[in-house]
Amino acid sequence: MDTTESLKLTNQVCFPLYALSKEITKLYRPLLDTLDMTYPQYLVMMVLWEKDGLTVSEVGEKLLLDSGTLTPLLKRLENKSYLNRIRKKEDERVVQLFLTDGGRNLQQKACGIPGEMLEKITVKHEDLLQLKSLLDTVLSKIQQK
Amino acid sequence: MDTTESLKLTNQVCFPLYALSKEITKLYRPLLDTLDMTYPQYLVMMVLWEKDGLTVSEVGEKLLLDSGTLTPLLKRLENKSYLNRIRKKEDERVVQLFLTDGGRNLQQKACGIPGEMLEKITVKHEDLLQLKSLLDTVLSKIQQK
DNA sequence: TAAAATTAAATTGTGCACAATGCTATCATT
DNA sequence: AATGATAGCATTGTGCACAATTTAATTTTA
Repeated sequence: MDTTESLKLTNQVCFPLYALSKEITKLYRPLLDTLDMTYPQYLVMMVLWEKDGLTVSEVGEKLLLDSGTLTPLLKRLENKSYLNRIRKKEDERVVQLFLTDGGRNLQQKACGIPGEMLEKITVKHEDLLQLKSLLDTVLSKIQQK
Repeated sequence: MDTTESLKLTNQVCFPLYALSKEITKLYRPLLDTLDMTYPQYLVMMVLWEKDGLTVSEVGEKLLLDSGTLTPLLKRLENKSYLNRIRKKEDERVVQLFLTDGGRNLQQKACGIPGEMLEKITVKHEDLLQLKSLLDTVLSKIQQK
């Protein structure tokens, strides 16, 4: 491919990645609106539903987000009374995140969302699995640097 | 998959999509810094390198971005003297985008970027092609709604 | 143990991203 | 030609995303 061709939008791998990521987030929006959450907030809640009491940096490692993004986002989740931010007694630098009852109850309301998303994305299940597999592969390649 | 399982981060297709999109943008950053551009700005320039004189809405259709995003972004590109925003004589509602000489010259400086990105993403070429193909498929499925 | 280095969050500043709204210019209808 | 509808872009407000810096707590080292 010559250099002019290589700069054409249709030849980019990264553009459909960027575009699809945004479009998927838009598909989530109406579903998450009913829970008064954004997609990044939903990701944080998923992490905490799986393991409560994680620290800010532990959540950041899982979601690849730093404190500059997480601190204000977590404060918004705290304002909605979905979680509490509590400094560790043993190490006052560390902030732990604990779900409230409301935050835990939200999991029941959210459990239909993955299924609803699958209905919206009318793509063959095997294609989705393959897509996930490829995304995970590339992501791990990039991470290991 | 039960409903608890379905809410686990590792079972999501959309999370690696979201995460990889961000990580790829981070890989672009040092390359684009040398051209004083962000990734979304680079996308706009790619579109204009391919066809100069497009309108704001035409660029928005190609990149799936609306005027709320594009207007300030285009003003920043104009401030860098990479393009000019000129209202059409025949229809004053329409703003056309014309590359400056500096904006056009940038294409030469940018032509190495796709290759450099491929070096950074050490993934088999066939996997990248398959990834692009799947992303395009899902994107078009979502678009047609 | 005092000083230096490190660590965890928070803060600051810039730039998307997008829903909702506003503002003109143009077009359609009468 | 006046009225209403539509189209194209700009503006406003909220929420990420992240680099760079700051602050405070802890650990390491001299």
